[in-house]
Amino acid sequence: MSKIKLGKNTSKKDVIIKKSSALFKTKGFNAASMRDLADAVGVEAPSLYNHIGSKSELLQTICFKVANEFTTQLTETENKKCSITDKIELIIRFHITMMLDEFDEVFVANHEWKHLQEPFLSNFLNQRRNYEKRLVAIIEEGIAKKELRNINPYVAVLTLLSAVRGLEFWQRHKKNISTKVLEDDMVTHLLKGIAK
Amino acid sequence: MSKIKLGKNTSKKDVIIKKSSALFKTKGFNAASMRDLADAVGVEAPSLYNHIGSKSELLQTICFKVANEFTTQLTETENKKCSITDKIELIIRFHITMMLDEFDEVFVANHEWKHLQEPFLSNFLNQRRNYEKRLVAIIEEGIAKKELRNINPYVAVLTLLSAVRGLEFWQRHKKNISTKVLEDDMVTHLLKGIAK
DNA sequence: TACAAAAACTAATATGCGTTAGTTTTGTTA
DNA sequence: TAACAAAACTAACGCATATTAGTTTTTGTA
Repeated sequence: MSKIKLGKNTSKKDVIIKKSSALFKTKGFNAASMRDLADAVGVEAPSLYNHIGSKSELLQTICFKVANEFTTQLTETENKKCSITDKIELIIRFHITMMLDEFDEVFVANHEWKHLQEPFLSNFLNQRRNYEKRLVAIIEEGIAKKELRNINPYVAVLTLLSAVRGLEFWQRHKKNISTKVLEDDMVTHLLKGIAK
Repeated sequence: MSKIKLGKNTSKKDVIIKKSSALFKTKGFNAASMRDLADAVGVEAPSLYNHIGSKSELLQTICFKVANEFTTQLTETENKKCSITDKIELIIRFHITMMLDEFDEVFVANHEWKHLQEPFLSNFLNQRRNYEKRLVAIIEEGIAKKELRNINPYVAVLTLLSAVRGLEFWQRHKKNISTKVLEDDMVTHLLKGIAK
């Protein structure tokens, strides 16, 4: 039997992963049961195991897919020949795009990673730590080149990452403000502040 | 029997709440079992029910204690006679203090509220929405008085709240940077930006 | 149309959960 | 020291969970 289903190049496994992302986001990994997931997919719970190995495996797939996308983009940005300020803007905008386009998956990676089993848990945390270190290096270069204020680079990275992460609360206001305003205002706030 | 135990004005119920905060933070509400909690307290699981009503009640206690503290402080700040910029700085510093002093409780209120049962869930969300609206009002006043840049006030509130919330990741770097540097640099970043 | 693989189904298992019931121990006070 | 209440204990219940085993249905292909 062909692995291509639904005429859309999406296998049933892909559907299960997508549905589980939404479910893990809404109810949390532990509270979301395989029966919930089966209902969402339109199948009995045991049938899921024809396509996936386990519930844990679903979480692993989601978390590492997201982690890899962020890592890949960071490498690209590091290799660009542009100012540090421009690099930071690129990174902020990429985070915003990811939050808006792959919301469920990013949310799960941000909130449910603690339910990963070893060795995946350690792997994931290492990857994230590494990502932050590379961001700190960029900020440090910006300070050295006098492009940026002389503030603690760890604090700056923390502030930047936390701020874009906060977009998970965005859905509430989605209707009133365009993505462009959101992106531009947040970039302005984080680069230039709010005080005149 | 007296309700005052341990010679420190802390009842056994207080101990249970404190331990459950730490446990809910580390393992998540669902993954933390009453048997885990009993172990932490040094007692068998059913004995907990001599002091508390249910597991849900513990989560309610934690979430609303935190929510009330934030609401109280905001009211105080609103009534202060000072510039909008100063008010925002006060709020940022209060959030930072709460994150550092009552980390477990704030973390649980931020992450595990979704496991509250009705009507507590709706109550909690209303209280949080109200808090955000009042922050938006402060930012709007600052823009009207030309104290602040003309950026979307919702975006500004989102950025501010998310940034301070990100302090939950702070523990990792605690040793290297003092609280004072942390507070000052984050206030600077959020008010004046990082770009020179 | 017949075959074979894929994927659905039903039934069942073992485990862990929050919680209750009933009993015993502990500690305070008259 | 007797009495009483608080708080510990053991045992157990009912329920939900992820997952497996075994079987039947569906589906694509020769």
